[in-house]
Amino acid sequence: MSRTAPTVALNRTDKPPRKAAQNERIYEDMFAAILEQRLAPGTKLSEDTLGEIFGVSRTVIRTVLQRLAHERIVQIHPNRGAFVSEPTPDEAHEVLQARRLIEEGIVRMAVRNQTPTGIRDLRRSVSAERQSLDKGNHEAWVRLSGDFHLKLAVIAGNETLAAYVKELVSRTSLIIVQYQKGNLSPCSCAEHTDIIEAIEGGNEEQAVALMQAHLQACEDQLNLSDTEPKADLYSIFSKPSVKSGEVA
Amino acid sequence: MSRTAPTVALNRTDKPPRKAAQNERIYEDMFAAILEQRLAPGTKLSEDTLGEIFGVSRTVIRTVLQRLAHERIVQIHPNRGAFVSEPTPDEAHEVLQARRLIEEGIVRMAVRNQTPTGIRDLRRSVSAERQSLDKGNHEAWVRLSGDFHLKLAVIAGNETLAAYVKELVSRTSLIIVQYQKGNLSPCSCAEHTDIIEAIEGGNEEQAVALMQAHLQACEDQLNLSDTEPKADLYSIFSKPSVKSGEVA
DNA sequence: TAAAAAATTATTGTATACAAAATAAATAAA
DNA sequence: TTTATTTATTTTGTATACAATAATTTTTTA
Repeated sequence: MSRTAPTVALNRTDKPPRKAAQNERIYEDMFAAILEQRLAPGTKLSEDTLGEIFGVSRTVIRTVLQRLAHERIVQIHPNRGAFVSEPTPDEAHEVLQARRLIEEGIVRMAVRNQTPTGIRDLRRSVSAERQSLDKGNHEAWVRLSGDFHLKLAVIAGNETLAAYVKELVSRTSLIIVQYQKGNLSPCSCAEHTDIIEAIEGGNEEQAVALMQAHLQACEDQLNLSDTEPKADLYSIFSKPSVKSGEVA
Repeated sequence: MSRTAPTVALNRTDKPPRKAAQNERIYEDMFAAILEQRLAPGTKLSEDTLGEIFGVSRTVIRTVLQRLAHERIVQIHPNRGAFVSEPTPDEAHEVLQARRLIEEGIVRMAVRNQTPTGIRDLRRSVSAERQSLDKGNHEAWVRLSGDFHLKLAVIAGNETLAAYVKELVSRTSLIIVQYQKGNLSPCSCAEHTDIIEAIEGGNEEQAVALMQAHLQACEDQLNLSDTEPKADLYSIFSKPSVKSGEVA
């Protein structure tokens, strides 16, 4: 029963909450656990196990898993179970392409829609980002790095697009885990700062160009050419039946 | 029990299916029922009732409703139930704005990615659209009109963006139901045809301009200025407590 | 020993039962 | 008659039980 159990502590608050928004809390916890890489891509997410961990029945776990699946962070294989998504190289390219398109629009809208409060919030986000990088807190950095893009989307003032950006940023985190070349990418704080300044200065075209370059740099840092190491090992030793066809 | 029951026939096929992908079928049926306006915005979607109609338990209905809610076609109010979405004017503007942004990108990608088969498929879609319009089959026309944009997104070759377009097209249908000024909008078949020809001719900028104009025209045909008639009636007669605060 | 088949175990899919919340109805007070 | 309050009913939220499917182990056979 505890074979597929992630040994990581998932639930931050163990106090029995007054019923309401229970699944929301569990969703947040699992979302964070995946994005902060405490749950690696490919990990099986057993309903029973998660139910025990969070002290609820499978019913509510199921709801959360379905939500995460719709956001593409989790992949559900019928009759097989839910797994943390393992994005393919194609998917990775798609996500970054979608981000270049949508975030170009976000930047343009942010230039028109900006407020001093919003800009201050962005700067605070970047400084938190730099701090976590200095401390070597990789997990926090990944999260905060995404926060910048989320905040920008909020400033732009279109909730629908902001929701898409949230999804795409999450998926990007998973992609980076799987495909980043070097150990740690050269800090993108400077790029974020440059974007803020272009926006603040009302220089729309420059802000757009900077964002495009930033996202392109992000994709260029990935190693999307060859397949993942696991399958490689098998093909290297020329074993006939590769068993890792779970998440195609 | 049958008070909130939609009297419309929702299930096309009553034969007991061999278990698999049962919720998928129910999802498709409900999706179509909403988009073809057999289920009007604001309609309560009772779990018990739907369960009886489709011959399944609330469990599977719940799954479907949650999926539709994630796609913003249905709105779930905690402890109150699920309702067909009634998009606000703000939301309507957001959706059309998002479409202008995303479908501009779609058009550009479609120009680069086009194939003769794809173009033929598009033309077939438009001709089906025109036929249903000639026949006065409004429901079919709404659906086919959206199909054009969906097919274009598929040609563009980015599944993530295609999924977003699908969502936005669905929401647009709901918006049109609520806010379209005249009874029937001037046929957009011509505009669709023009877009196809610009794409086929490789004229990217023109194709983009046509798409932008098309979507702007769609928004311009809406009456987003004043609130919906229901609330107006109450305010006209200056009754104090308006009870229609369901879907804010 | 190795491969195939059968039986066992575990896990997901679905239905049902019960608890909590919200709505509707009925009664009481102004 | 209208408004408040209480009671009853309906409906959603959650847990649990059972069925169906997939994974694992054991047994059989070559």
